[in-house]
Amino acid sequence: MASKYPEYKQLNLPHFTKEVMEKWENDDTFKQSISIREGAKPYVFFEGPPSANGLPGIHHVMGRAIKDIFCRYKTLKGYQVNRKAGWDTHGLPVELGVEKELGITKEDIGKKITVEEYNIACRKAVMRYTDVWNNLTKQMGYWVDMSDPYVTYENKYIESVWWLLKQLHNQNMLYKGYTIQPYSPKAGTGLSTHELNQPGTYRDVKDTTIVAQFKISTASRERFEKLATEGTVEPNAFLLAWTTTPWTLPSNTALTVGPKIDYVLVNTRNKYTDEAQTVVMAEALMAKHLPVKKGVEFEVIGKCKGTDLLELTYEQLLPWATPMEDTDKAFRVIPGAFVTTEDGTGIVHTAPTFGADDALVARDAGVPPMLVDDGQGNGVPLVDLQGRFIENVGPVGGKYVKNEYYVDVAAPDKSVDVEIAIMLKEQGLAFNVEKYEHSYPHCWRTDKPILYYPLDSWFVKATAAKERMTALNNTINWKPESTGTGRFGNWLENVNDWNLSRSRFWGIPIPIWRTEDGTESICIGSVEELKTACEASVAAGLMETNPLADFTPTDMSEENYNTFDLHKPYADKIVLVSSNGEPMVREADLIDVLFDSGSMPYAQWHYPFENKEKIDNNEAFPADFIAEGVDQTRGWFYTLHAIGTMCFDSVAYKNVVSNGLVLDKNGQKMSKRLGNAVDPFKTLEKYGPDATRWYMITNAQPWDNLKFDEDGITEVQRKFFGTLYNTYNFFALYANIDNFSFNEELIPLQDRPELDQWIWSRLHSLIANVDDAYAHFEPTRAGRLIQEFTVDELSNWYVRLSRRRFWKGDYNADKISAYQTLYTCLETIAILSSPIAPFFTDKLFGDLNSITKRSTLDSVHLVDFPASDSAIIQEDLEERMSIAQKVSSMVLSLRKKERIRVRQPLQKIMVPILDTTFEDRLKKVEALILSELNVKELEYLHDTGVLVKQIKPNFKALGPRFGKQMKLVAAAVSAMTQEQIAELEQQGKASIDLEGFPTDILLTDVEISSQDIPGWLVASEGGISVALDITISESLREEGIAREMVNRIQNLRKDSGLEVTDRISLRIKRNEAVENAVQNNFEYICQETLAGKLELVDMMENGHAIEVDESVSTEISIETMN
RNA sequence: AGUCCUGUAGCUCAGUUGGUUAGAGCGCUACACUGAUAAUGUAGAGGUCAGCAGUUCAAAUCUGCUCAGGACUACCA
Repeated sequence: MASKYPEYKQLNLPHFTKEVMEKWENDDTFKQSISIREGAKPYVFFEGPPSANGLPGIHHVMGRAIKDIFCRYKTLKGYQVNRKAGWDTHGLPVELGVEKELGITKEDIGKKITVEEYNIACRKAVMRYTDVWNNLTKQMGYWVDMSDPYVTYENKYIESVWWLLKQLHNQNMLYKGYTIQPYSPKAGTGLSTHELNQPGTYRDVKDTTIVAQFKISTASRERFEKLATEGTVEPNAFLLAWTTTPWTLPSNTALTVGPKIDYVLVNTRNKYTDEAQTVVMAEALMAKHLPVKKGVEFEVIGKCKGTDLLELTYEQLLPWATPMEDTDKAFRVIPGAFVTTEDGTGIVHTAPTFGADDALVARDAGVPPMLVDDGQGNGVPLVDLQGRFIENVGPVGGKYVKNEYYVDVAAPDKSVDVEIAIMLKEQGLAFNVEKYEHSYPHCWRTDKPILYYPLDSWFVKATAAKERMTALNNTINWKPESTGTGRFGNWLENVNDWNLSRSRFWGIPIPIWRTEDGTESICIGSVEELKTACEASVAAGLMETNPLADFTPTDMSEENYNTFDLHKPYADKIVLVSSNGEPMVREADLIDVLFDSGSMPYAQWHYPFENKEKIDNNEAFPADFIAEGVDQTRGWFYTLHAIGTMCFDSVAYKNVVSNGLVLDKNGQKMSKRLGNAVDPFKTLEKYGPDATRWYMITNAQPWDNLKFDEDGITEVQRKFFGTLYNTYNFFALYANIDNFSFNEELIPLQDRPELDQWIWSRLHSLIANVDDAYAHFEPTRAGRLIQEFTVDELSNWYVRLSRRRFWKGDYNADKISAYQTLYTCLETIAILSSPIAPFFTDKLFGDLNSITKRSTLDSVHLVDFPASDSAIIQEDLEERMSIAQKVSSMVLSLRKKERIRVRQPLQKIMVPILDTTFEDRLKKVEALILSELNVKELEYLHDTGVLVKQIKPNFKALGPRFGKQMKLVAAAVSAMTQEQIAELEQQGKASIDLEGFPTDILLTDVEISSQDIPGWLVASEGGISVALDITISESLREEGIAREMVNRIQNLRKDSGLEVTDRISLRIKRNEAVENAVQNNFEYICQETLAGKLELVDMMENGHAIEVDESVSTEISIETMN
């Protein structure tokens, strides 16, 4: 006996998954899918490295499904797609995890635990969940090479990163500067955003706030007076600015205004000195500062915009220090977009050394920060790292800026803030002083208020590459486009220099060594270079031994690269020697981990020390495709792009898909805290990866957020996979009976029945559309198209209408055509769907191929993507099948209304024919319609005047022509009589009346459809009408009864457990109602039920009572015949 | 605060270059069908296309504003 297509009792996706997973493992199918394309054009994919110190979530299934889909698709399209896995191993989350685990804080590192021990713990912790991750990768069917991943903490990787940094250094793109960062003077450390976001950091405190008066300088006086159009400026004129941190006033170097904000010049009196003065503030805030209710007297003497105030200069408020550079550019009014009229005066006191915004606007305007010479030529701010004013800053020198910082010594009665307030009041430079409650961040460890303080950092001069980054970005294909042009494009437009420095322990050290005075520095770009530099240092007596003594340059073996460690603390122990013999020590910071991951295109290959050709010859760079969450826009997407642009003058990727978030079914973000996080392993186990992936991909576009609802997976499982599986099972059932194994020649297209030609046509349209969707990175469209085809066209139309062809008759050309057609559809669907649902489709493909051996390859993932043959696509055919579907749907609806079941044959339907094209089309599908509807004949009703027609204006044609008269035209057209419509049809044009003006309209200006056939049961839809003859003659009635009986007999066969092919002997109890029906349809009944013998009997024992309808019932019995 | 995304039926989503009855699936109700049967068909109920204004003969679609949800970035003088 020939082998059979496997048939299944039920659809169990997780079970199939296991089977396929084992097969992949045994055959190493993934490796094959790459090796089979050896020599083919490469398709370059970059894997964004996950951090293995956290557990994967359901959103990782989403992100990785997208990556997997396109890699599999491109493999099917004939490309070789290498996929190297990677791990992101450095960074704050790792360190915080380790700190928590060891029960220590950042301060304890180097004290309670050595840096060395700490880093060993990090190295261990970071790879803790690799097994879990690898398992997820396997369970969800994500194909990526996990055997040789790149790991960012490995020396080779670090060496490549150093090399990249050196390229930037050589281009003068690395510099040391400062940024304003949250800083805790008591802890002596900068605070990360993460630390600032700890609960309890922001607390309400009452601070002394001052609205200070900055006197307009003599030089600007004349210009200022011109703004006072409605009065005279007093001798004392001031700009008002509010501050909650008076201790920063000595560091003021500018005032910032909003260019578009309205300001007023007001004459009033100083509250503390009662002197007459002119002050400037935002008009919107006047009521707040000059409350009329309280009897404050004032007079508005002029109004202006912020732009009018720009470049006015003022006298320094507290002249206790002078900026060491560009003094002449200080104490000016500058513009700032961040200025609002919600608080303060609309004029912002700007101290570039103690405010992040301040530093930015000041830099843009060329205003110097208040940095003074420390005696060695270095600029330092007025406040030191302990939070204390340096000496010689007027009366506040040596004092802490906040009383909270005094620990050993008692705090003075008056804080610096209060002292300054009093001083300003006395000098008539305070407009108002009051206590104000606001929320201010505190150090979560020391409980003391934090300072915003300028801290040294290393920067990449990204601003210098702005133009080039933008230009290159314009060549990248973003999905969705808006992320690229909008979010990413705007980010590039406003790009800031990239702060590389991180004051942590576990990461890649900055490879820069400097002399103490900073006059000489060296950036190390390779281990070899470092080794040579160490040798020089040892020779100069600065180090005793060379820590890289065991390293052999040019030896790329793992052993050689394991003879040292580039991390802290080892890197810090290296002291190099400068050109004049001075020691150079390493800059203390580590680099931003985002630089690690942005370096992966090169570092994953240890470029340029190994695999140089991969990058230089564009074999593995730039990527053709990457995908990651939209949250990586300013993360990985940016760092890849920045490094690619700056080091290689190239894009790092050509196509990028940024996917949205996975939310819970209520649209809430998933979190462990809320307990609404979905366990990916449980989901995959319960529903299988195919249904899970299919659901995620087809439910929403990848870039839209996905509301993850398990019911959706159930639906997909039933709807798509259930239908596909049913269709396969149906095929297998009959193909096994007929031993169909695709041995026959493919029946020529034109010899196949209409229905087969139609589904072939649809299939090839599908191939073209799905190919297009995948090619444009739209997996959602691809999946939906496949699903619609499978469910609506293949299953619910093709198979439904073809059922009889499979079970009736001999193994003839018609039957073979049906098998070939259905087989091809199933096989094609398997291939088209395989990128999204890799397991089930492989099973399906394998089951089909196991009998036919049409493909020599034994996995769907190794074959070629089918080609769409435009010769097979017949639009006219698709059009007429659509007519058949419409007619069928209408007639079924009529039957329903009249309560005539489909099994009751009817005599005829009539369809009005409006044009010959329609008639031709209808004729070709007549047989299909009749059999589907169980009707004997179809009459073509040519226009004889009996039809009632409906006319509708064609707005698209008429609109542009008639414009404003459109409404009139529409009304006139709708009002046309049957005679007028007939005239239009015959003459090709007709005249309508437009408020007395006759106007011609053409046939193309309207849509005419028949609506009614008087005296008949009629349905209309989309311009087609159908009339149904519902008279049931005696013979029709008998036939109907016969059909009902066949149905009952079939049920009985099935209930009795008979095989589809078993022949039976059939007996029916005679009675008046069934006698004629059986006699007159004798052959029919025998054929349908495979009855070799049929008797009408008077008496029956053990018969099964059956009811045909309300009035007809009898008994039947069957037994098997041999 | 800025940038970007989203808002269409109870739920999940379609809706081409603006064109006049806004669609599908699920769910619900009713009826039917039955050798694919944990399937299927037909019908019904269900919409202020988030809101307001504008452009236009015509707006779910284009423009502006507002509201709600989300993401990122920056900050809070």
